Amino acid sequence: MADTPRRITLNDIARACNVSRATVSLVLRSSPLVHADTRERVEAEMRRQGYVYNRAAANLRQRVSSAVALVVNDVSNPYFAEFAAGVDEALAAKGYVTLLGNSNESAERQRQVLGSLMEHNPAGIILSPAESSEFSDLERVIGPQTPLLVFNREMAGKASKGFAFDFLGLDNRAGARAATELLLARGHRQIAFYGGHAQSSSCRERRAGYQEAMAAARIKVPATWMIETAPTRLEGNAKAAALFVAGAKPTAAVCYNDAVALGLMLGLLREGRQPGVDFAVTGFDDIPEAAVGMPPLTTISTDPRERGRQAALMVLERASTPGMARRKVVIPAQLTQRDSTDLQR
Amino acid sequence: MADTPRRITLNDIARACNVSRATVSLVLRSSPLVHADTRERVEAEMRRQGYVYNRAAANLRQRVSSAVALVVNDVSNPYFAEFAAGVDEALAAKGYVTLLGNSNESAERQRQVLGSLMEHNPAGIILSPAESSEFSDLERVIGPQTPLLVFNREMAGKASKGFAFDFLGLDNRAGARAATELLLARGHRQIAFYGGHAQSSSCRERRAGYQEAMAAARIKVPATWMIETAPTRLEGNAKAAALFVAGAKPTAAVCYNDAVALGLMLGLLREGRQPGVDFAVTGFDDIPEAAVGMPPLTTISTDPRERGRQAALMVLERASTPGMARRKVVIPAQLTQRDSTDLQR
DNA sequence: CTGAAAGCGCTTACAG
DNA sequence: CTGAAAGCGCTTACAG
Repeated sequence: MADTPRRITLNDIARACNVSRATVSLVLRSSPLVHADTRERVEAEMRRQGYVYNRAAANLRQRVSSAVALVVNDVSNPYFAEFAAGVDEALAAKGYVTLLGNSNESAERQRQVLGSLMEHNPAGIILSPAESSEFSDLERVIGPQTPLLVFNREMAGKASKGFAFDFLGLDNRAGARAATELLLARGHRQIAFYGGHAQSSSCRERRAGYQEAMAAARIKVPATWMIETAPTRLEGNAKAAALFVAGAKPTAAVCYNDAVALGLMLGLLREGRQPGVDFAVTGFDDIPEAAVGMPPLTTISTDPRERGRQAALMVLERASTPGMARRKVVIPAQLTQRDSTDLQR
Repeated sequence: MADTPRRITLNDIARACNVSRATVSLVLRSSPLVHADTRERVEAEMRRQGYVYNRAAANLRQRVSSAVALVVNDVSNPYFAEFAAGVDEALAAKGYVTLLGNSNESAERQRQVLGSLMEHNPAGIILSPAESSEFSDLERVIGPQTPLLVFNREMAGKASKGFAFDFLGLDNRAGARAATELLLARGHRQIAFYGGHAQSSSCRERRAGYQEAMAAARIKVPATWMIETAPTRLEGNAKAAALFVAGAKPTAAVCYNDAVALGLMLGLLREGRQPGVDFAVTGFDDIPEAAVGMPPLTTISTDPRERGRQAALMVLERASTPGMARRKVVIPAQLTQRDSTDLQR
C-alpha cells in the first residue's frame, strides 16, 4: 500500500470525464438537469475510481449538519441502550448519523462530552442528563442555536430566559401510583418503596406517586419503608434485608425500576420470602428480562426503543422548524400486569 | 430568536480584535508564537461572542478525521452496550468522537450504515459484523484506505488480497473447553451444549471447544445434547425442556452465553430441576447479572468494556501507523468459578 | 444542459 | 510575533 494515497475527489471524476465539477455535483444529487449519457459516464467513473462522497465538505458548504449528538448518562444501562438503538434507527432512516457520548453520571464529563460534540456542529442534541447536572452547566456549552431535547430527567436549576429546549419524559408519578394502587387492590397495606437514588428527579417523582396512593388509602408510611439503592440489579439484590428490619414489615414493594425489582426478587429468597408467592413486587420500565423473571414482573411499560425513535423525530422536527413553540411530551404510564403481584399463597 | 443567526467564526473574532484569522487560529491551538496580551484579548473575545470551534472545517483543511465509526450487530444487547461504552470512553480520551451504527444482524443494513458512515470520513471503523455478512459485502463499501477492526466474529468468505484489517476476539474454543473440563472434573458425564445459533462463528468455536473436551474424556455426544437457541435469555428460558427428551439426560450444560444460561436456570425450575443443586450450568461473558444470578453463574469472563477500550486503541494505532503489520488479537479465556457448578445435593 | 468563479470555516506555508 | 494568500472538497448562483 502506498503511504497516504490521495483521496478521490469530485475533481478527479470531473477531469476523467471531461466535465466540470459542477456537473459531477449535480449527478451526485440526481439532478434532472444532467444529460442521461453524461450521468451514465460520470457514475461509471465514480464506481471505477471508488469515489466516496465527503459529506463533511458538503455540509460545510451548505451550512447544514447531518449529525445528531446523543449523550446519555450510562450507555451500558440496558434501558438507555434500547433508547440509543431507537434513536439511531430513526436518525439513520432520515439520513442522519448518531454522535454518541456517555457522561457516566458525571456533570463534569457531560460538559466535556457536549463541548466536544458541539465542535462537530450537530443538527441537534438529545441529552439524558447526568444526575447532578444543572441548566447552568449546559447553557454555556450548548448555546441557544442548537436544538436540545432533554430526555427522561428533569434538570436542576432554572433555565435562563432564551435557553429553550424540548422535553420527553415518562409520567413517573402516575406510573408509581398505578403500581401502588394495584398492590392496594390486591389487599396489601404494608407496601414499601424500594430503590433508586432519592435525589434523582425520576425517583422523587415515583416516590411522590407512591405516597399519593398511600395517602389516598390513609396509610401512614414509616421511614423504614423508603429504601434507597443505586438503580441497579446488584444493589437491588444486596439491600433486600433492609425491608425486614424492626417494626411493621412490608408484604409488597413498589420498586424504582425493573433492575432493582429483579435484584430484589433474588434477595427476597435469601430472606426466606418467595417473590410472587408471599411477597409482591412491581417494577418500572418493562425491560425484556421483566417478562421472563421468576416470577414474571408486573411493571410499567415505557418502551425505551420507541422513546428513542420519538426523541430523534422530535429533535429533527425542531431543527427544521426553529420557530416552533417549545414542547414537553410526557408519556402516560402503562401498567403491565404479570405474576409478581398475584400472590399464590 | 432571530431566524438562523449566522454562526460566529474565526473571522468575527479576528475582526473584533484587529488581528488576522491566522493569529486567532494560532491562539486556538495554544501556539507559543502568539504574544500573551494578544492571546488574552482573543480568548476574551471568543468567550464574549460564544465562539464554537468548527472541527469539521478544520478537519477538512488538515485532511484528518476526528471520528471513529462503531458499527455493532445489536446495540441493545448488554454485551455490546458495554463494549460501546468502552469504545466511546477510550475514543473520547483521545479526542475522537464516536459515530454509532447498528446493523441489527442484517447484512443489508450493515452495508447501508457503513456506506453512510464512510461519507463522514472516519479515521477508522470498529465493526462487530452482522451474522450473515461476508468480506465481499465490506470491501466495496469500506475500501482499502480506512482502517478496519473486526471485533468478536470471524467473517464468512475470504478477504481479497489488499483488503487488510485487524481482528480482536475471544478465545471461544478455549473458553468452552475450560467450562466443559470444569464440569467433567466435578464428575459430570452427561453434559449438554446449550444455546446459540449453530452457524455463527462464535457458536461454532465454542461448540468445538466443548467437543474437544468431551472427546478427550472419551464421552460420545448424542445429537440431543446439542441444542440451538437464539442467544437470548428469552429463548434460553423457553427451550429448557429440550434438554430432557428421551435418552441419556444431561446433568449439566455448557451454555453459549450468560443470557442463555440465566434464562435456562429459570427454565430448569419449570422442569423440576434446581440449578446449582441438581443441575450444573456454565455461561460465557460474565455480564454483571451473572454474579447475582440464582445461583451465581460460573462463566468465562470477557470484560466487554475493556475489550471496547482495547478495540478503540487498536484502531487508532492502526490509523496513525498505516504500514503496520495486520494484527489478530485473541483474548485468552478466563474461567470465573461460582456456585452454579458446585452442586449441593 | 454545462462551465467558471466564489465561498463554507478552517490551517498552512510564506513573507515580513 | 502577525498578515495575506492559497487550499481542503464540496455547492451555488450566474452565465452561456
